[in-house]
Amino acid sequence: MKVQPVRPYHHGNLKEALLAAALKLVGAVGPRAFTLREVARLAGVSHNAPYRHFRDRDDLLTAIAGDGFNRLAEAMLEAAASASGALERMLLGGRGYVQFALRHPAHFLVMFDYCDNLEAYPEQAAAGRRAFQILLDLIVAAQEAGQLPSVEPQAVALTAWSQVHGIAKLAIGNHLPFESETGVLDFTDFATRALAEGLVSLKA
Amino acid sequence: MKVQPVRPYHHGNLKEALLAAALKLVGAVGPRAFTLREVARLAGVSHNAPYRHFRDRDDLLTAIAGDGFNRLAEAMLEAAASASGALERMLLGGRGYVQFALRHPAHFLVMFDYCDNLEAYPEQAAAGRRAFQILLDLIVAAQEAGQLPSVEPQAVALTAWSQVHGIAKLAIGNHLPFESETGVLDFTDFATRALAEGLVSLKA
DNA sequence: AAACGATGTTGCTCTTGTCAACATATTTGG
DNA sequence: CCAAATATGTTGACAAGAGCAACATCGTTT
Repeated sequence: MKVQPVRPYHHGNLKEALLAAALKLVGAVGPRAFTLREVARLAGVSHNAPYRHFRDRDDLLTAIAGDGFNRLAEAMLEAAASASGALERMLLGGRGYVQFALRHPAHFLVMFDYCDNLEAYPEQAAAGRRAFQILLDLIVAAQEAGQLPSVEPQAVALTAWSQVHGIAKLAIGNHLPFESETGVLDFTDFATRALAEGLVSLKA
Repeated sequence: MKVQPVRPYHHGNLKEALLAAALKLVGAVGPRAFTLREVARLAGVSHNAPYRHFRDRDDLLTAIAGDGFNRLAEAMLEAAASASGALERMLLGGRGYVQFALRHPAHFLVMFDYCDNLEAYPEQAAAGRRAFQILLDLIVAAQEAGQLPSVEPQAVALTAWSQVHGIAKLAIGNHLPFESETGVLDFTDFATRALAEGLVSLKA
């Protein structure tokens, strides 16, 4: 009977382990200091093992981005679920967007700033579109409930997205004068409500 | 009489030459591929010459950011100047913000995404605040003209900034479905007008 | 069981950021 | 007006990372 080898030659499911290590690393040191070799170190494998699972550095970063879009979609759905009115649900969806960025800033940076050529990765790009689709659905629901004017939902969604995305980016970059997460989220409520008001007024 | 040395030992005004080369490089290949050594190459000096003028890579990037904030401020002022009404001027200022980002995307990225510790550089941080101040002034003017409600101008300015910043970032990242600069700017008009309407409605 | 492909490893090469030591020009003080 | 101090560039080194190539080991398929 062979004693358990301290470390088997084959890891078993290195890909997932690498992804987990990469998430941890990006969360800890940010996308700037992110290093393929450090990921390998964290996963306890040689510096070249990751290349069997990811073409290159960008490939791994893109995988992180895809994971981030899925989590973002979840966060928005969860946030929206806690309201009853269609308009309130949409506003809370935006709030969830910002909250996700605040709680996973490094992840958010990878998704939008440190991952070129997202279009070249169909699966991850689709994850991004799914997240946007959630916002779009919330808006269409609010329109059907008569709480938002029925102008092109696409334009409305892009406007709302721009608003919360701007808040998220500026907040992460420490450009907003709010100390706490609550401060930023309260501001998000103010901004999104103002925008929603304005969209309603456009109809009139 | 000495023949002109092909290249004098001392460059003359290397600092500005380095900055110009860095701007060109960032504009050409983006902040990702930006390299101190390549900047030195472009300026025709050795790979260590830049260290006499910039402490390190971040120092040079921060200088680019500071330059960018000054140009952004100019662009906003210029854009706003072409309107008469106070509210129109504010809207055009936002339009100028987006237009600047569209025309100098790499610059914009450095300013907001590739330059950590901006607070550690007083001069550049001040340039950033000056650019924000322009927006704030435009808003206060619109408030004094009775075209915007007199709620805290700071909150209004942050809301407007978030809106145009979000549009700029998403547009640069190719996340918006507009082909031309004009398309994005028309959308900017739509979004900022909607937001302004909403802010007016808040008063009522 | 033997061949094969998948998965890891070791060992390179090239590039970059940054430090240290040295060289040259410019300015300044005696 | 010249020597010393200072500013500005240069060469050479080192460590770290990305990615390639050659080799090793494991599981799978004939």
